[in-house]
Amino acid sequence: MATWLAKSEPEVYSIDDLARDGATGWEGIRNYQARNHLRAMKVGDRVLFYHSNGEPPGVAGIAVVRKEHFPDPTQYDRDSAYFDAGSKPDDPRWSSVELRFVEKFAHFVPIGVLREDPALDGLEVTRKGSRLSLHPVSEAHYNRIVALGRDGLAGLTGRRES
DNA sequence: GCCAACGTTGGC
DNA sequence: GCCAACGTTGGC
Repeated sequence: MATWLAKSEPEVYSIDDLARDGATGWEGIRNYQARNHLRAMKVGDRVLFYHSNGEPPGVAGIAVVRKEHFPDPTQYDRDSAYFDAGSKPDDPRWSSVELRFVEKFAHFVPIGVLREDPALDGLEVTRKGSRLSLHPVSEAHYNRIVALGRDGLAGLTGRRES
């Protein structure tokens, strides 16, 4: 099982929206590197749900892959912001997956914590200039972030409650 | 709103 | 294939 991090602007689609809907088609990926990651996602893979452009940005919860990649319908929809006139129906350029809600963290994990935690060195989302909206996360990093989300900083050894 | 970083486009 | 211009992302 692989683990991933997916960004979403909470103003557009938040963890609360996913909790309400139960599951959703993950549409609108328009970056080849992110698309390639998306096509590698397997049923059962866990996904850290990251709020970008939030106040503050950070990891809000967990989703799971329910359905592997299929053509993103919005690429053929002229009324969609994601419409792509260059994508042919017999050779779809963009893909989507279906994600199911798993949990919303008791403790939102803000980007400042992701940056400062030595256990999370090398995490893609905190790399300067990182814009990739979907990328793999190591199992160790995933487990660490889930622990932070469930227990908060107080639950970790070597840290004082603040 | 600013701006750094990055991806894409298109002229050559 | 190079690279400047442009558009977008996303933290601050």
